[in-house]
Amino acid sequence: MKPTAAELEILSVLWEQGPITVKDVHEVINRQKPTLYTTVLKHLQIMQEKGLVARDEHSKAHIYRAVAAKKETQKNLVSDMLERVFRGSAAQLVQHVLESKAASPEELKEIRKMIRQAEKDAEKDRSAEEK
Amino acid sequence: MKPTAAELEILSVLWEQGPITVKDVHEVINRQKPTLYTTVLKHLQIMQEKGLVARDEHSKAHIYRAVAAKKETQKNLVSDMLERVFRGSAAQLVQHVLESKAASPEELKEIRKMIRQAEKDAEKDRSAEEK
DNA sequence: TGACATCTACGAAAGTCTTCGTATAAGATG
DNA sequence: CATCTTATACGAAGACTTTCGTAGATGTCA
Repeated sequence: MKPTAAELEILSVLWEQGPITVKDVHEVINRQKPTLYTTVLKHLQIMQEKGLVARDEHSKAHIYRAVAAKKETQKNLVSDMLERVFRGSAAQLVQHVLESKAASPEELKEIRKMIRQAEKDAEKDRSAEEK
Repeated sequence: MKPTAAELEILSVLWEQGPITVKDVHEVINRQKPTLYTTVLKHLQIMQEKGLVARDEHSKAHIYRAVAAKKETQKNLVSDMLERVFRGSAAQLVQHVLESKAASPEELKEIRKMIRQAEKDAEKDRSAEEK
Protein backbone atom coordinates (compact mmCIF):
# COMPACT_ATOMS: atom_id res chain seq x y z
CA MET A 1 0.00 0.00 0.00
CA LYS A 2 1.55 3.24 -1.16
CA PRO A 3 0.70 6.45 0.70
CA THR A 4 0.24 9.64 -1.29
CA ALA A 5 2.28 12.78 -0.57
CA ALA A 6 -0.26 14.23 1.85
CA GLU A 7 -0.72 10.89 3.55
CA LEU A 8 3.00 10.55 4.03
CA GLU A 9 3.13 13.90 5.82
CA ILE A 10 0.48 12.67 8.22
CA LEU A 11 2.13 9.29 8.74
CA SER A 12 5.36 11.09 9.57
CA VAL A 13 3.61 12.99 12.31
CA LEU A 14 2.06 9.83 13.74
CA TRP A 15 5.37 7.98 13.63
CA GLU A 16 7.04 10.76 15.57
CA GLN A 17 4.34 11.60 18.05
CA GLY A 18 2.62 8.28 18.55
CA PRO A 19 -1.19 8.00 18.83
CA ILE A 20 -2.74 11.47 18.94
CA THR A 21 -5.94 13.33 18.17
CA VAL A 22 -6.85 14.95 14.88
CA LYS A 23 -6.38 18.29 16.56
CA ASP A 24 -2.77 17.47 17.41
CA VAL A 25 -2.03 16.14 13.95
CA HIS A 26 -3.52 19.27 12.48
CA GLU A 27 -1.39 21.53 14.64
CA VAL A 28 1.81 19.99 13.31
CA ILE A 29 0.68 19.82 9.69
CA ASN A 30 -0.65 23.34 9.80
CA ARG A 31 2.74 24.59 10.93
CA GLN A 32 4.42 22.96 7.94
CA LYS A 33 1.79 24.14 5.50
CA PRO A 34 -1.39 26.09 6.31
CA THR A 35 -4.21 23.56 6.11
CA LEU A 36 -7.79 23.50 7.36
CA TYR A 37 -8.66 21.19 10.19
CA THR A 38 -11.27 19.36 8.14
CA THR A 39 -8.77 18.63 5.41
CA VAL A 40 -6.54 16.77 7.83
CA LEU A 41 -9.56 15.01 9.27
CA LYS A 42 -10.69 13.92 5.84
CA HIS A 43 -7.26 12.55 5.04
CA LEU A 44 -7.24 10.58 8.27
CA GLN A 45 -10.66 9.14 7.48
CA ILE A 46 -9.54 8.09 4.02
CA MET A 47 -6.34 6.67 5.44
CA GLN A 48 -8.37 4.63 7.86
CA GLU A 49 -10.41 3.16 5.02
CA LYS A 50 -7.17 2.27 3.29
CA GLY A 51 -5.86 0.68 6.46
CA LEU A 52 -2.92 3.07 6.81
CA VAL A 53 -4.09 4.22 10.24
CA ALA A 54 -6.48 2.97 12.91
CA ARG A 55 -8.42 4.92 15.49
CA ASP A 56 -9.69 4.62 19.00
CA GLU A 57 -13.21 6.05 19.20
CA HIS A 58 -13.72 5.65 22.91
CA SER A 59 -13.30 9.31 23.70
CA LYS A 60 -15.16 11.93 21.74
CA ALA A 61 -11.97 13.12 20.12
CA HIS A 62 -10.77 10.05 18.22
CA ILE A 63 -7.20 8.95 18.72
CA TYR A 64 -5.37 7.97 15.54
CA ARG A 65 -2.31 5.78 15.28
CA ALA A 66 -0.21 4.61 12.35
CA VAL A 67 -0.81 1.07 11.15
CA ALA A 68 1.62 1.29 8.25
CA ALA A 69 4.95 0.53 9.93
CA LYS A 70 7.58 3.20 9.53
CA LYS A 71 10.37 0.83 8.49
CA GLU A 72 8.20 -1.15 6.12
CA THR A 73 6.82 1.94 4.42
CA GLN A 74 10.25 3.51 4.07
CA LYS A 75 11.61 0.28 2.65
CA ASN A 76 8.87 0.14 0.03
CA LEU A 77 9.43 3.71 -1.03
CA VAL A 78 13.19 3.27 -1.25
CA SER A 79 13.13 0.04 -3.22
CA ASP A 80 10.56 1.55 -5.52
CA MET A 81 12.78 4.53 -6.20
CA LEU A 82 15.84 2.32 -6.51
CA GLU A 83 14.22 0.40 -9.34
CA ARG A 84 12.28 3.13 -11.09
CA VAL A 85 14.77 5.98 -10.88
CA PHE A 86 18.12 4.21 -10.66
CA ARG A 87 17.45 0.95 -12.47
CA GLY A 88 18.62 -0.95 -9.43
CA SER A 89 21.98 0.75 -8.97
CA ALA A 90 22.40 1.16 -5.22
CA ALA A 91 25.72 2.95 -5.66
CA GLN A 92 24.15 5.65 -7.81
CA LEU A 93 21.39 6.23 -5.31
CA VAL A 94 23.83 6.51 -2.41
CA GLN A 95 25.95 8.88 -4.43
CA HIS A 96 23.00 11.21 -4.74
CA VAL A 97 22.20 10.94 -1.06
CA LEU A 98 25.73 11.96 -0.14
CA GLU A 99 25.62 14.86 -2.59
CA SER A 100 22.16 16.15 -1.89
CA LYS A 101 22.98 16.84 1.70
CA ALA A 102 26.49 17.11 3.00
CA ALA A 103 26.23 14.31 5.55
CA SER A 104 27.62 15.00 9.01
CA PRO A 105 30.81 13.21 10.18
CA GLU A 106 28.69 11.19 12.58
CA GLU A 107 26.45 10.08 9.79
CA LEU A 108 29.36 9.19 7.58
CA LYS A 109 30.83 7.09 10.35
CA GLU A 110 27.50 5.37 10.79
CA ILE A 111 27.24 4.69 7.11
CA ARG A 112 30.76 3.20 7.07
CA LYS A 113 29.69 0.82 9.77
CA MET A 114 26.68 -0.23 7.73
CA ILE A 115 28.86 -0.89 4.71
CA ARG A 116 31.17 -3.10 6.74
CA GLN A 117 28.18 -5.04 7.97
CA ALA A 118 26.81 -5.39 4.47
CA GLU A 119 30.17 -6.69 3.29
CA LYS A 120 30.19 -9.25 6.06
CA ASP A 121 26.70 -10.36 5.12
CA ALA A 122 27.72 -10.69 1.50
CA GLU A 123 30.71 -12.77 2.57
CA LYS A 124 28.47 -15.05 4.55
CA ASP A 125 26.13 -15.51 1.61
CA ARG A 126 28.98 -16.44 -0.66
CA SER A 127 30.38 -19.09 1.65
CA ALA A 128 26.89 -20.47 2.13
CA GLU A 129 26.47 -20.82 -1.59
CA GLU A 130 29.73 -22.69 -1.94
CA LYS A 131 28.42 -25.61 0.08
CA MET B 1 9.49 20.24 -12.28
CA LYS B 2 8.47 16.86 -10.93
CA PRO B 3 7.67 14.09 -13.40
CA THR B 4 4.80 11.74 -12.68
CA ALA B 5 5.29 7.98 -12.45
CA ALA B 6 4.50 7.36 -16.11
CA GLU B 7 6.63 10.29 -17.18
CA LEU B 8 9.55 8.96 -15.20
CA GLU B 9 9.33 5.64 -17.02
CA ILE B 10 9.56 7.45 -20.32
CA LEU B 11 12.38 9.72 -19.19
CA SER B 12 14.31 6.63 -18.11
CA VAL B 13 14.03 5.22 -21.60
CA LEU B 14 15.18 8.47 -23.17
CA TRP B 15 18.09 8.77 -20.77
CA GLU B 16 19.25 5.27 -21.67
CA GLN B 17 18.63 5.28 -25.39
CA GLY B 18 19.19 8.88 -26.32
CA PRO B 19 16.92 10.68 -28.84
CA ILE B 20 14.50 8.18 -30.39
CA THR B 21 11.12 7.96 -32.08
CA VAL B 22 7.81 7.40 -30.32
CA LYS B 23 7.77 3.94 -31.82
CA ASP B 24 11.04 3.05 -30.14
CA VAL B 25 9.96 4.48 -26.80
CA HIS B 26 6.76 2.52 -27.07
CA GLU B 27 8.57 -0.72 -27.75
CA VAL B 28 10.52 -0.46 -24.52
CA ILE B 29 7.61 0.74 -22.39
CA ASN B 30 5.33 -1.89 -23.83
CA ARG B 31 7.75 -4.60 -22.80
CA GLN B 32 7.71 -3.36 -19.22
CA LYS B 33 3.97 -2.93 -19.13
CA PRO B 34 1.54 -3.50 -22.01
CA THR B 35 0.58 -0.03 -23.22
CA LEU B 36 -1.00 1.31 -26.38
CA TYR B 37 1.12 3.29 -28.78
CA THR B 38 -1.12 6.34 -28.54
CA THR B 39 -0.84 6.38 -24.78
CA VAL B 40 2.92 6.75 -24.97
CA LEU B 41 2.53 9.36 -27.70
CA LYS B 42 0.09 11.35 -25.59
CA HIS B 43 2.47 11.27 -22.65
CA LEU B 44 5.31 12.52 -24.81
CA GLN B 45 3.12 15.36 -26.10
CA ILE B 46 2.18 16.37 -22.59
CA MET B 47 5.78 16.10 -21.48
CA GLN B 48 6.77 18.39 -24.30
CA GLU B 49 4.27 20.99 -23.13
CA LYS B 50 5.75 20.71 -19.66
CA GLY B 51 9.24 21.09 -21.05
CA LEU B 52 10.41 17.68 -19.87
CA VAL B 53 11.26 16.62 -23.41
CA ALA B 54 11.83 18.28 -26.77
CA ARG B 55 11.30 16.94 -30.26
CA ASP B 56 12.74 17.18 -33.69
CA GLU B 57 9.91 17.34 -36.25
CA HIS B 58 12.02 17.30 -39.38
CA SER B 59 11.24 13.75 -40.28
CA LYS B 60 7.71 12.46 -40.31
CA ALA B 61 8.35 10.34 -37.24
CA HIS B 62 9.27 12.89 -34.57
CA ILE B 63 12.43 12.31 -32.59
CA TYR B 64 12.09 12.95 -28.87
CA ARG B 65 14.91 13.68 -26.44
CA ALA B 66 15.00 14.31 -22.71
CA VAL B 67 15.34 17.91 -21.60
CA ALA B 68 15.11 17.14 -17.90
CA ALA B 69 18.68 16.17 -17.05
CA LYS B 70 19.07 12.73 -15.55
CA LYS B 71 21.33 13.82 -12.67
CA GLU B 72 19.28 16.85 -11.84
CA THR B 73 16.01 14.95 -11.83
CA GLN B 74 17.42 12.15 -9.73
CA LYS B 75 18.86 14.64 -7.30
CA ASN B 76 15.50 16.34 -6.87
CA LEU B 77 13.71 13.08 -6.26
CA VAL B 78 16.31 11.89 -3.76
CA SER B 79 16.49 15.09 -1.74
CA ASP B 80 12.71 15.22 -1.73
CA MET B 81 12.53 11.71 -0.31
CA LEU B 82 15.36 12.42 2.11
CA GLU B 83 13.39 15.25 3.64
CA ARG B 84 9.85 13.95 3.42
CA VAL B 85 10.42 10.32 4.31
CA PHE B 86 13.56 10.38 6.44
CA ARG B 87 13.43 13.84 7.96
CA GLY B 88 16.89 14.54 6.60
CA SER B 89 18.67 11.49 7.98
CA ALA B 90 21.04 10.37 5.23
CA ALA B 91 22.22 7.39 7.28
CA GLN B 92 18.71 6.03 7.60
CA LEU B 93 18.11 6.33 3.90
CA VAL B 94 21.37 4.57 3.05
CA GLN B 95 20.54 1.85 5.52
CA HIS B 96 17.35 1.12 3.63
CA VAL B 97 19.14 1.15 0.32
CA LEU B 98 21.60 -1.46 1.54
CA GLU B 99 18.80 -3.60 2.94
CA SER B 100 16.32 -3.33 0.12
CA LYS B 101 18.72 -4.88 -2.31
CA ALA B 102 21.73 -6.88 -1.28
CA ALA B 103 24.30 -4.68 -2.98
CA SER B 104 26.99 -6.45 -4.98
CA PRO B 105 30.59 -6.46 -3.70
CA GLU B 106 31.54 -4.15 -6.54
CA GLU B 107 28.85 -1.71 -5.52
CA LEU B 108 29.86 -1.85 -1.89
CA LYS B 109 33.42 -1.08 -2.86
CA GLU B 110 32.22 1.82 -4.94
CA ILE B 111 30.13 3.13 -2.09
CA ARG B 112 33.12 2.89 0.29
CA LYS B 113 35.07 5.03 -2.10
CA MET B 114 32.31 7.63 -2.13
CA ILE B 115 32.24 7.71 1.65
CA ARG B 116 35.97 8.31 1.81
CA GLN B 117 35.58 11.14 -0.65
CA ALA B 118 32.72 12.63 1.34
CA GLU B 119 34.84 12.47 4.48
CA LYS B 120 37.65 14.27 2.75
CA ASP B 121 35.25 16.95 1.59
CA ALA B 122 33.90 17.35 5.10
CA GLU B 123 37.48 17.63 6.40
CA LYS B 124 38.21 20.32 3.88
CA ASP B 125 35.08 22.25 4.88
CA ARG B 126 36.02 22.13 8.52
CA SER B 127 39.54 23.44 8.02
CA ALA B 128 38.17 26.17 5.79
CA GLU B 129 35.80 27.24 8.52
CA GLU B 130 38.60 27.42 11.08
CA LYS B 131 40.32 30.22 9.21
C1' DT C 1 -3.35 7.93 -58.61
C1' DG C 2 -5.53 4.98 -55.38
C1' DA C 3 -5.05 1.96 -51.57
C1' DC C 4 -2.58 0.91 -47.65
C1' DA C 5 0.55 1.64 -43.85
C1' DT C 6 2.46 4.83 -40.65
C1' DC C 7 2.19 8.76 -37.56
C1' DT C 8 0.40 12.64 -35.14
C1' DA C 9 -3.46 15.31 -33.02
C1' DC C 10 -6.81 15.55 -29.83
C1' DG C 11 -11.14 14.94 -27.26
C1' DA C 12 -12.89 12.69 -23.57
C1' DA C 13 -13.70 9.26 -20.00
C1' DA C 14 -12.37 7.27 -15.70
C1' DG C 15 -9.77 7.27 -11.74
C1' DT C 16 -7.22 9.54 -8.04
C1' DC C 17 -5.79 13.31 -5.01
C1' DT C 18 -6.59 17.33 -2.49
C1' DT C 19 -9.22 20.73 -0.49
C1' DC C 20 -13.28 23.14 1.17
C1' DG C 21 -17.83 23.98 3.03
C1' DT C 22 -21.78 22.55 5.38
C1' DA C 23 -24.42 19.53 8.20
C1' DT C 24 -24.76 16.88 12.23
C1' DA C 25 -23.72 14.76 16.68
C1' DA C 26 -22.08 15.01 21.42
C1' DG C 27 -20.36 17.03 25.49
C1' DA C 28 -20.03 21.25 28.62
C1' DT C 29 -21.92 25.15 30.97
C1' DG C 30 -24.97 28.61 32.70
C1' DC D 1 -33.01 22.55 29.33
C1' DA D 2 -31.05 25.82 26.05
C1' DT D 3 -27.03 27.21 24.13
C1' DC D 4 -22.26 27.25 23.04
C1' DT D 5 -18.24 24.72 21.84
C1' DT D 6 -15.87 20.92 20.00
C1' DA D 7 -15.66 17.08 16.85
C1' DT D 8 -16.87 14.09 13.23
C1' DA D 9 -19.27 12.95 8.76
C1' DC D 10 -19.64 13.61 4.18
C1' DG D 11 -20.66 15.52 -0.41
C1' DA D 12 -18.66 17.74 -4.00
C1' DA D 13 -15.65 20.70 -6.72
C1' DG D 14 -11.30 21.23 -9.08
C1' DA D 15 -6.98 19.72 -10.51
C1' DC D 16 -4.18 16.20 -12.21
C1' DT D 17 -3.06 11.57 -14.22
C1' DT D 18 -3.66 7.95 -17.14
C1' DT D 19 -5.63 5.64 -20.79
C1' DC D 20 -8.30 4.88 -24.95
C1' DG D 21 -10.51 5.65 -29.37
C1' DT D 22 -11.12 8.14 -33.47
C1' DA D 23 -9.95 11.42 -36.94
C1' DG D 24 -6.81 13.30 -39.97
C1' DA D 25 -2.35 13.96 -42.22
C1' DT D 26 1.60 12.14 -44.66
C1' DG D 27 4.40 8.93 -47.04
C1' DT D 28 4.85 4.55 -50.06
C1' DC D 29 4.27 1.61 -53.78
C1' DA D 30 2.04 -1.15 -57.29
